[in-house]
Amino acid sequence: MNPNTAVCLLGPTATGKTELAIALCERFPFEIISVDSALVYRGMDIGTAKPDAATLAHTPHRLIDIRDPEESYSAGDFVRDAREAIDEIRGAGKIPLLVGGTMLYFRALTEGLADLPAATSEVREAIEREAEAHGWPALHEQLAGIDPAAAARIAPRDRQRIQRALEVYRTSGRTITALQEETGALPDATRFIQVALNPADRSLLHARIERRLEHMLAAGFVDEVRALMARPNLERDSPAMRAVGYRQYWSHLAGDYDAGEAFRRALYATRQLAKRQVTWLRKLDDIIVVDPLEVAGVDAISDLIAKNTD
RNA sequence: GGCCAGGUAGCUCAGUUGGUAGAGCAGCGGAUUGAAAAUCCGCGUGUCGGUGGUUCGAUUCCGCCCCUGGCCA
Repeated sequence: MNPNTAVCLLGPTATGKTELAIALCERFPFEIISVDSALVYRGMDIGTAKPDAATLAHTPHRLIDIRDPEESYSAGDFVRDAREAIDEIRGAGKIPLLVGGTMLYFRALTEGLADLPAATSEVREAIEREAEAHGWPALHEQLAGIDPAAAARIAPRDRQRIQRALEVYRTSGRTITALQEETGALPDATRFIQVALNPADRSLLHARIERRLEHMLAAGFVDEVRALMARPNLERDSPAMRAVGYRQYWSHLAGDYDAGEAFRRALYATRQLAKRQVTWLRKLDDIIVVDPLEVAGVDAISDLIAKNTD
């Protein structure tokens, strides 16, 4: 296998990526790097379907449990951490197996990120206060005066992107559009073999998602959320608490609605996440698509990987 | 059995002074450059319970029937 190769296993939530990745590690000299914005958090185990401690001890995963839930983690952090992990794995004579469903992280790694300033909580909070006072469309207008190109491609109610564009301008004095054009995006020299687990039948995936949520609840997910709520510096709108399931059960435990409603909302949020992940997959080129709910089988995937890695 | 209230999208409902109907949620499609499990954008998918009548025209008005809930027997 080419030493510059890295194999990627991508796909929507609840398709069995982790299980398959672990099986592949038995057949190839792989070491897993998690590509997942929620698995980075310690103490968020059940609701993220994180592999258990015994599994992690037997088959190590990079980039799991590397942050406390009070902290934030970003695509930029991921690119830096993943590149470092890739180097280390290669240094040990192994091949990186990138596994996950956070497609922005994956794209940032393979296509590069522009050299933009990182977020700062002070600037974000200042923008947040302005939005509360005047509304996001007003800030969108403000952005139009600073960076018309960015305003044109960002919707007037897309608070996250309006905030980011303004934040980049306020912290660097340059517009996000100019910085993105200027720095371009340097692709990684790695040759990525991409395998997508994408079920042809969405309703089967929905059934799996529901079953998995039931199992999470039986495994004590509500207690896990309760424990997170008890952490003094963790809040309902902390980045980690935006994760699917955590957000809905936090609201339930805070008294917003009953357990049945929390279950339904968590279910809907997970399905919607899976749909967005599929949307990313559909536009990736050079990707081997496998239906994990039909053929799959470790043998079939192994053959595919062997065939494509020379 | 009688009276009352309902029966409209997958769900919860609005509405049509008679011209075949629209919201929220769900679902589906798309966007995606340091919070991405985030944040947005777009799309209505329907024997308007059934049947007969009145009418140029009925989901709407009238009769009968069916179903659901409540009250009275």
